[in-house]
Amino acid sequence: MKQKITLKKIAQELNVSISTVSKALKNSNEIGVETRERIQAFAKFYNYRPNNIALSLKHRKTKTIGVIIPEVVHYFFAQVIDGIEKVASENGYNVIVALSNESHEKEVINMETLADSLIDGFILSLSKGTMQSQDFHHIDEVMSQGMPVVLFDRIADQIECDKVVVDDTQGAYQAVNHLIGKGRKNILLLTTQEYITVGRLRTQGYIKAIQDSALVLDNELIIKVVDTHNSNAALPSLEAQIEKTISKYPQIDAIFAVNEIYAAAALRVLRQARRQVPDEIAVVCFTDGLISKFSSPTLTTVSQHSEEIGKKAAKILIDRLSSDDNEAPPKTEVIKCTVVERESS
Amino acid sequence: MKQKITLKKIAQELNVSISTVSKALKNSNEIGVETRERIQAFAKFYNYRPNNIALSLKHRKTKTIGVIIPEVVHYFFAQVIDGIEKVASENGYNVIVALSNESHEKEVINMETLADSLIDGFILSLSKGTMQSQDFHHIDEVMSQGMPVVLFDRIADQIECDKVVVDDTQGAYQAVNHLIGKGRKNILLLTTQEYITVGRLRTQGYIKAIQDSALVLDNELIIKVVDTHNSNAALPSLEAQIEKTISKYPQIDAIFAVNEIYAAAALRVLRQARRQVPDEIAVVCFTDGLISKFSSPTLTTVSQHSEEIGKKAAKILIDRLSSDDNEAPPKTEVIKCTVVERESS
DNA sequence: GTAATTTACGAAAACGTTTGCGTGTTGAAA
DNA sequence: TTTCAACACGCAAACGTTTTCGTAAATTAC
Repeated sequence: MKQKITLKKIAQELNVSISTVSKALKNSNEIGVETRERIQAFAKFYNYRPNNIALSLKHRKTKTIGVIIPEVVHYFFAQVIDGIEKVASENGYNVIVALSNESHEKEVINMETLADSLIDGFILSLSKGTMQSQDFHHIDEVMSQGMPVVLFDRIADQIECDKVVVDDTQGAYQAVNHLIGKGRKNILLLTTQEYITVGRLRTQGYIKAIQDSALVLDNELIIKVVDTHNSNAALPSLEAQIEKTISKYPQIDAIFAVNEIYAAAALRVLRQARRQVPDEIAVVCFTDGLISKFSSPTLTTVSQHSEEIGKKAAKILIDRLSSDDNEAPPKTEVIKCTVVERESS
Repeated sequence: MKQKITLKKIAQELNVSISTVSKALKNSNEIGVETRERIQAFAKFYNYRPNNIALSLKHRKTKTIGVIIPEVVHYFFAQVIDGIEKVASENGYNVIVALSNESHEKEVINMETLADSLIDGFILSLSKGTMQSQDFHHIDEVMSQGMPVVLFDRIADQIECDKVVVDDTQGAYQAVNHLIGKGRKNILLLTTQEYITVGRLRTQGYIKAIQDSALVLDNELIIKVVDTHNSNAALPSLEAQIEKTISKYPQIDAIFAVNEIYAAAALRVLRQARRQVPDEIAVVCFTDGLISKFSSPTLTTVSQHSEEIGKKAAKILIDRLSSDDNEAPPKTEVIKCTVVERESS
């Protein structure tokens, strides 16, 4: 097992001092050409690579970004990571990922561990637990230590930091408008409970679109899915609810779901009820993910440009890390959604 | 901005030496009870937390695992990460994720960066680029420096290290057998090019299942999809190929796809051709992901227990990291697949 | 009252770097 | 010959820890 070579070892072998080696490898002309070349050749031969930990300690920065998300097994988050990683690696940063699994406690622990000098800054999306408890101590704590934080998607207004958000309201508005434009008059909304920010905002977009049109808002056409932490368990009950609603209100000619899963559920119910999509009922949903692309019929969706979100977040963080005036006011970047039209509408 | 508190600062404030502080915080009884309590109280008040970088430098280990995968935007890999992260965090390890984007060069660079003392060990799945070039220098390099490596899914026999593999052949065998058991006689195979290990192995399972049965192998019923690095581009051509084949061979009564995407493509073609699934043609595919769960009809799949793979890989790596005899022979763990039966068969 | 032991702490090296400054040697200018 | 730069290199501090060893002072033993 060949041991890692260090400056010290090179120095010993070559009978020079450590600082000479260090300078020689940096091509400092403080060191004579001959010695310089000798050292460089030796280092190259033994494939010397500086120890990052030592460098981090020295420079008080680690060149790595900490990302905390509720879960990776989620197309949206995976795409965001993808975006973050791209920008990060372009700028010589590493990415360390921690998962909160929607738990506030896990989120806090992760932040604390990473904050112990492992990373230079955070990019995170709040867990459901944190959203519910409204407890942001952990975030204030790291920020007060001068560690920059960028929040994306699931954010909180109380936290004063850079943010990258999706314009959920506008996205939903556009989607519903798209349906209205197609002549749909009775649009069923499948949404989440209020405390899920994105669900709430998308609901607002739905409401606004209805109100801005000639249609009237009917609360009976809004289904708020109860959120169990195990999403599989919620599905059958959701399907039953959809089934009940569409048979009770036969005038429904479109469905807008705030996420793909709900839309997929709707699709199943409609297939079983032998209702044609999109002829009888159109379906549109939020999140342009795998399910929408590969379902039959393919789903018209609202794309949030997730990778873009990741890129933006990383860029903002890195900019802040490399700027000296760290007192620049926090900014909020809004990513506009676009409707991706497919077969279901 | 409140600065991070260090041992040195505590020592200065309290007029004791750094070592005294260090020992006091470790509750060493080398330090008098009174001083100890004074120091602990002070540290607690200022929320002292040791600097991980300094600890890493001291102990020559970082308590973090490097994971390099081709892409996160992939249900399988995301689930593996999930598994890795669970086991890692249970054992006090952090996870740092790097993406190769299927490129050999990126994989090499990532390995080199992470190997520069940022991590204690690797878990990785080879990129397509590496599989094609069969160039494993980078892996041998880190292993020769005594850094343990665990390979999963996309592996290479030439590399002597711990491995966690899916029994692709057995999985495919089971899936095809499942179809045969349902009375299907002419099974179309949608697979990849030879150099993709998983595709090759799954093809072998298909062949073996056919041969072990009363059926005869027909090479005309094997479609090897040309792999473009942009999978979207390959789809239309694939669909056209499927369409041609099923109309040329009307006796086809089942399709086995080596991944979900191919199966989804098949489903589309069948819908357009108005062929009933599963009545006329059954469809089964590898990888139990989102698409299969939410397509209509839902797809019967071969589950590879991806999260289990991640957990196993992490466990093996951590075991090796915490054992002193680092010369234990490499072992290969085989995860059996199981068929998840759904509507499509 | 002296010697041995314990108690309670500090000094310093080590992990692997970077970097400002000090210094001995050389060659050239005066 | 003396004086001074320029050159080429080494010393040492610093980043924040842990840990071994040394040592005063206090306590105990005889």
